[in-house]
Amino acid sequence: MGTREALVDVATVLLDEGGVAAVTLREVGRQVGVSHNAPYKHFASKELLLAAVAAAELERRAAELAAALKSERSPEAALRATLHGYIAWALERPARFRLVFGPWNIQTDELTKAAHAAQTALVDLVAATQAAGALPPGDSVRLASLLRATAHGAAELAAVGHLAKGGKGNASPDQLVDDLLGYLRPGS
Amino acid sequence: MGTREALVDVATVLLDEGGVAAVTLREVGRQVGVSHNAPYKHFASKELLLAAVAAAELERRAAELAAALKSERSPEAALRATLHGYIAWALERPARFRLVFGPWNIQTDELTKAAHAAQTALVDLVAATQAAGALPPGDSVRLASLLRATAHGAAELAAVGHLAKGGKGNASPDQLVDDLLGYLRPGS
DNA sequence: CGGCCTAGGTTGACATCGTCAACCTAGTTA
DNA sequence: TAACTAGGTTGACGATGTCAACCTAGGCCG
Repeated sequence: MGTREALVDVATVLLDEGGVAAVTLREVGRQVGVSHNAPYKHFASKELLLAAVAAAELERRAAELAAALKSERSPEAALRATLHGYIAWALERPARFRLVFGPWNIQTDELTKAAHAAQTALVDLVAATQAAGALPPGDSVRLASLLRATAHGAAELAAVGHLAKGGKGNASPDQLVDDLLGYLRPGS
Repeated sequence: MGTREALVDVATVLLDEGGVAAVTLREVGRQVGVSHNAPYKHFASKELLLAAVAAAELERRAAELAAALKSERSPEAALRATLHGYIAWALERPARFRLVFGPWNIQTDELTKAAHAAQTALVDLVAATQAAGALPPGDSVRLASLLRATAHGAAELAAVGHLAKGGKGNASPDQLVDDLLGYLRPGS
């Protein structure tokens, strides 16, 4: 239970509560029970602390995803669950979601590696679904990018409230993803 | 040429240069040639200044969009151009894009009105494209949301660099949108 | 064993930032 | 003419990120 992990944990809680602006090095130190400036013994800057928070979140998500995949029957169901999980993540932890896809001035190995792993896992899932005939043939990477882009955009627009609300045109991000999967199913 | 407009303009430039963090009320005042605190005579808080910047950007985009629509031949071409324009905006002015879709704690009429107008314009365009037979029938609002979500997500992932890079799987956000339009065209 | 290095922590200081309060001034309005 | 207001100024305050200097316990090497 090192101080470093405690700092990351406290920073994550503060992030959830008040967004990136609420994460202050001094408050993090205070809640961990050390002086202001103690965080500098573990992170050279605030941005690096935030990068550690983002990396931890990505690793957590990758673990959840791997666990979910094991309990799914068909590749198609697994793909759908993955995309829905992505959206649920964005809506339940918007601050973390925003942080992960925020504007990074730095480049930590942890972050790029975690992002690449997530991408690869999704591509494999798409390829399996294609093989099962539930998605059109073609470049799996490109198709995976399309699915991810839609899930990402739907989640973010929903989180900001820019998605059509009320009335019969009501569209939840989950529905949009399902619509897309429906359009993509060969032989509509 | 009121001071208020000058403040918004300077804030926009600073935003482009260094992101939201670079927009400081004092620096804005400095560059306009007034004291720190002069901005408070026009905006009650930094967030309201940023909201004005976002609203101005949305109005500018709406005007461009309206102009582009007039010069397009088919609804389908206009729709494609609109989506590509959306992506180009996100890639050329990422800070403004991020600001507009950022986490707002306030609610200005300007912002919600501008956002609603953009949504309506896109829905009309989608309906026209459906009537022309280049998109499947069904709820236009929902289909418009799907297209917008994909464009939004593709743009943001590309801006952050999370889109598959290099190799044959290379997918630009424009290509992803075109892929989607292709999948959606009835009678593939 | 004694000296040294280092990881991790502390206190203090500094510039900058958002914001509040008090004051001032030119122009408009009653 | 007197009062009011819009817009501007200076000065202050607390919070924050960051730098510098100092301290200290534990491990390592001579």
